[in-house]
Amino acid sequence: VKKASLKDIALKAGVSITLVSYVLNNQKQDRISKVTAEKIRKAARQLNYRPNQAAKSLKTNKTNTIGLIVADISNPFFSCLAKIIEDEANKKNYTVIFGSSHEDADRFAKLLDTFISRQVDGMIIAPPQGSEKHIRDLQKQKLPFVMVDRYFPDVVADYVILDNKNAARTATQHLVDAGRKRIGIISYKTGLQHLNDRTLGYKQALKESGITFKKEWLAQIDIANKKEEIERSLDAFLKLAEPVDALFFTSNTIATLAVKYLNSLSIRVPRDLSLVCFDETEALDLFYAPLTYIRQPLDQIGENAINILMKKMEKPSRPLQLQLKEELIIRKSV
Amino acid sequence: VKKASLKDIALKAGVSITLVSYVLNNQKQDRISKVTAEKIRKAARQLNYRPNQAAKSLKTNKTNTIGLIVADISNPFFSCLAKIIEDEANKKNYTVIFGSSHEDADRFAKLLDTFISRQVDGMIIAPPQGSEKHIRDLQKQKLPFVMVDRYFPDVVADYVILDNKNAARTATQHLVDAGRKRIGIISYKTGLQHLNDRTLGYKQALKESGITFKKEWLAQIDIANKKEEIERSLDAFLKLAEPVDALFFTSNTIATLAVKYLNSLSIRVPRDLSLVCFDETEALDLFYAPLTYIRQPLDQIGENAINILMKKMEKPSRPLQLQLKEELIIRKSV
DNA sequence: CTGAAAGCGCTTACAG
DNA sequence: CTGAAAGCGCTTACAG
Repeated sequence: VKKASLKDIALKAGVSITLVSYVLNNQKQDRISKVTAEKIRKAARQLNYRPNQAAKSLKTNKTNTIGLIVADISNPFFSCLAKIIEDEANKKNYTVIFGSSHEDADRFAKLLDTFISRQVDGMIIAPPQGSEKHIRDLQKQKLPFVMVDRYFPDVVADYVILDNKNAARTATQHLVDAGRKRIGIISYKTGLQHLNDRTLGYKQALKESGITFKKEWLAQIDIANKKEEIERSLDAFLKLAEPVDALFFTSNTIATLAVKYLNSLSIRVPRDLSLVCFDETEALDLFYAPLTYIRQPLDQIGENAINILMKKMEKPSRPLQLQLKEELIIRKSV
Repeated sequence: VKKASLKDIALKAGVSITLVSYVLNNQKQDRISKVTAEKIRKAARQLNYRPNQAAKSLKTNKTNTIGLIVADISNPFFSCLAKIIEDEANKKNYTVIFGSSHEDADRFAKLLDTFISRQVDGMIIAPPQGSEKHIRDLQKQKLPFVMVDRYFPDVVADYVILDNKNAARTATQHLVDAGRKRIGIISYKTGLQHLNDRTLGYKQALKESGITFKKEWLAQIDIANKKEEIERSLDAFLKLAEPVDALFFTSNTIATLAVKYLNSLSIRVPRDLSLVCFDETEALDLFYAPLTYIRQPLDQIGENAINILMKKMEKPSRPLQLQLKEELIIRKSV
């Protein structure tokens, strides 16, 4: 079945295409007779008209589409963010197309290309490690975009992220306040600055509390081999001459794997070991000592990202960089 | 900055637009001279050319886009499905646009309209309760689509779902096999057939085992008020003259809430109560008795949905209806 | 091996 | 209050 076009409606209503376009877009309302307008609307209804967005875009150079690139849509952090972004975008009459980079810079670049071809009006992106170049290319194209969750220290661009350093500092300080003296940290071995900021915040907290950081307290694990490396680091932490008495996990994935292992070792939390982690995860809700964790204000990240993007699409402006505050959710693991 | 068009490339390379189009689309390769082709490719590269998908679509009536409508992208079930669909679609050079219906038929209808306007080539949808009418309208439009997770008994259309009745039967049978005699079930009060099929499967299993179903074993809760109603049903189950000795939860959300409550009542699992639930949830991993559950083959659902859709987009065919088999993951709750 | 031209379905400046 | 016409960036049948 051929879809109805403006022409079909014009023919049926016995008016010009121009008029049909105006009426269906609610333009020039004051100078179109009510009768004609009603006639057009009726014809459109009868023909079950749906505007052809491709034609519209070609003419107006606007698609009312925003592209969203996350690391992995099946990760709750990103799927929750996607939901917020989708809801906000829909309210503003935008549609979202999405893609997962799988933390791979090449796939990321490909997604950027696809989205540009599709003439998205703007993008919200969580760039993977090593994609600075692509971000810079994107800037040259003058296509508005806002980064979320991540940033590159030496790329001046819009972003909305957590103040990761401060969040990690808060988490660590909480362990210090509970009287812990030997605080270990497990984080990823990565070039992503927002993750490394967490280690920096941890070190800062120790320093501020007069605790001398020892390098054997820091485990930087390979993400490709996380389970094994987490277990190995935990073993190492516990076998120290002076074993750690608290641990800070810089991601919920690390926390979940670590807690499972500690559980199997019958380590008592928080008696033997106090724990704090980054990000929520249902996985820890039914653990006997639910983990105290750093909560990221996902809704604020999403809303700010959309709002900044909308403003930039309206009219280019100097980069806005937002670092939001964490919330420490205190439960029973400290 | 104005983006480069075929015309710009043609001008720069000193050839016709026709030739540029052929070369960049790798068409008629045998009758274009290597030299010209290379000249064109070089110009395209220099101008940083990206095809305008809107123009392409307008002309070819194909967008290489598929629409995905789920109930809620932040629900792990759907975000995992979305990931699979996105990956498969990308491989086949399709882009995915998505929307969440929030289980609301009106929002669902609006998303359908948007996607139709955007000329998607096909859709994968998880329709909400009460959307039969919209599905029928969609069929009239001849736009290929495949339903996932849900179906309507009296709508003949393509779908890929779990064989829910059989899955529930398996789950219930497992409890019977463990010697349980009074098996309760908590499910949603809903018009969605795939959920009601789970209750049917439960009843069938009881019947097959010679156990007479009692209506006080069935709790149908209101999704809007689930926490309270789950707790109330559990109280009721336990206060029966002959309390239930096993429970079947027809969703992971129900299971998580129920287990939290049972935990607070110090009910011992599986000693006092054996539990089985539908769908995985990390939330139960660290519970002392991880729940035995029905696993849906998400990857198969996603892959089949895409494959069926691709075939239908190629050429219309009679509806294909796939009911996939569950997997019972046995853990410690029975 | 190459190119001129029509047309996809819209929007909108312009003329009346 | 209404309409004819140009043009957005492509594809492709046709002619040479």
